[in-house]
Amino acid sequence: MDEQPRASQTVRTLLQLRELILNGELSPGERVSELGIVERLGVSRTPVRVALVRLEEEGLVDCLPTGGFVVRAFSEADIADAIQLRGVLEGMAAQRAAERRLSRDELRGLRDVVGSLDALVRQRDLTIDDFSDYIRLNDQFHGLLLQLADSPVLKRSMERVLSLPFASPGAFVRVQAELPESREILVIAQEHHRAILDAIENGEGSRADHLAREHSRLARRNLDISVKNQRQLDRVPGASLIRLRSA
Amino acid sequence: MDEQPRASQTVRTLLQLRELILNGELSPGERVSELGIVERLGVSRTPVRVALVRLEEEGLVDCLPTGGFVVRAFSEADIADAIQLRGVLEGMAAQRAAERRLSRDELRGLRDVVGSLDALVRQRDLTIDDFSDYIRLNDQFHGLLLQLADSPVLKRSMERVLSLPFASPGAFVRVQAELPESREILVIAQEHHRAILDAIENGEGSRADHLAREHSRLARRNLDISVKNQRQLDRVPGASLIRLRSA
DNA sequence: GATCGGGAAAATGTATACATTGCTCAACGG
DNA sequence: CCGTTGAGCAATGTATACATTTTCCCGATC
Repeated sequence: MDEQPRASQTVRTLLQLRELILNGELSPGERVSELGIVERLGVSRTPVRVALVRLEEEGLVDCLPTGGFVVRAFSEADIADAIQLRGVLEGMAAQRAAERRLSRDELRGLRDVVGSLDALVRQRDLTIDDFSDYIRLNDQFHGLLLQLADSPVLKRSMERVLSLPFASPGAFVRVQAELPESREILVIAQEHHRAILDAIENGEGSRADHLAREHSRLARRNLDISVKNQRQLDRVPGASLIRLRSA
Repeated sequence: MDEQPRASQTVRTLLQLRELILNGELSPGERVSELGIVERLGVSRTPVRVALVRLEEEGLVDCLPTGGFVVRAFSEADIADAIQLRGVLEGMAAQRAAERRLSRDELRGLRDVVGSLDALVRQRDLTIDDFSDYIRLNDQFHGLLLQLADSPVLKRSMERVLSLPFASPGAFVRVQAELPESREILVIAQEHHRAILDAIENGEGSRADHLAREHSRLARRNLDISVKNQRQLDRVPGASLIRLRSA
């Protein structure tokens, strides 16, 4: 990965530790030993401790009552809830954006992204790169939506939900790419994007809200599909943190 | 305040530092010096540092790019957004509770609280103690609602929003108590509580959602009233963190 | 054989010393 | 007189030593 020699030990430790957890090098339920991390990352206990506190607030590790931390495990229900919650928050963002009666100028960014997505989805055969582009543009769409809501409080809350990697808008796109009906799902998702933009342009707050919520149900559907196939589930970011009942 | 000699230094420091900020002994925009806190609380820098990191995640202090922390200030818009966000999250909780088709048994707690609130609101003249009881029962109602939603992810998200003290359900009740129409507002709020319970009992998810959102608008209305009167605003918990444009 | 207890090892909680960075203020030069 | 620069200082970032707690293992006992 890209080194950040300028960054402080604390920041580097946080990033590296987060990656260790997300890449599954630390298993769910496993105690995260401070000394162990110290040896692995070559920093002192102090930055490790700060990073662990931050990761606990993020929800990636849990605080043991006796002291210390363990890597958190997430059930299918947890992921479904996180996706639903993201949908609700994006609904609030879309509704606020719609009710602010934004000017053409303010909406240009969102229109451009929707336009780019249109061009992408219109293609017949989609390559792996196309899906990467889709994920990037999709993330941009959701980011712009949040920005247009103009609410730091909402932004902060959303950022916390998205710190669970499988709750992010693009989390299940790579799974979806493997499905025979993958292009159809993209067409539907893009129709949602267009409709949300239309609702915002016309000041239709409630419609924007409901569309954003419905949009998140696509991710939920992809989750349901993934659960039936471990290989697909492994394509999801942070897959190692997922613990299914059956497993 | 109540001492907790059993708790660790870290926990005590977190609680005490949070109180210092909420009571206004540290002003918004003021830099929180580690050494200063060390002297004030008589602990070493380590627990202070951990407490500051946690308070930063809570949103009560901001991280300076250059290092260190400052007490955060909240605008009227921030508070309004936090109240709206709470309404949206409570809407999701109510909807989930409704769609789970809870048994009579599971709903007993909520019914009891609504019953107690009914008895309280039915009174002619309300004393200060009555308002305290109302706040307690009201908090119970909102807590039970969250519990019935059965979603740890949602619970965590809500807890973070409520860490902004003026976003809590009871934050503006003391303000409202001073208004001539205070009892009428209580009657309306209680009608909301009854209706939310009814919607949950009947599995009407969308109705429960909309009612919970509408319910939070009462807090928003009380905020608008408070903003016009500094003395009333001072009754709100964490009042010292509020910075109005005019001031 | 299982359970309880004790003790050693290892982990975290806490304090503090050291390093480094950013800030203040004064003095100098333009 | 103002701007700039440098040194000193104060604050945070980092490392580590010490204290306390927890855990785990082993042996003794029932």
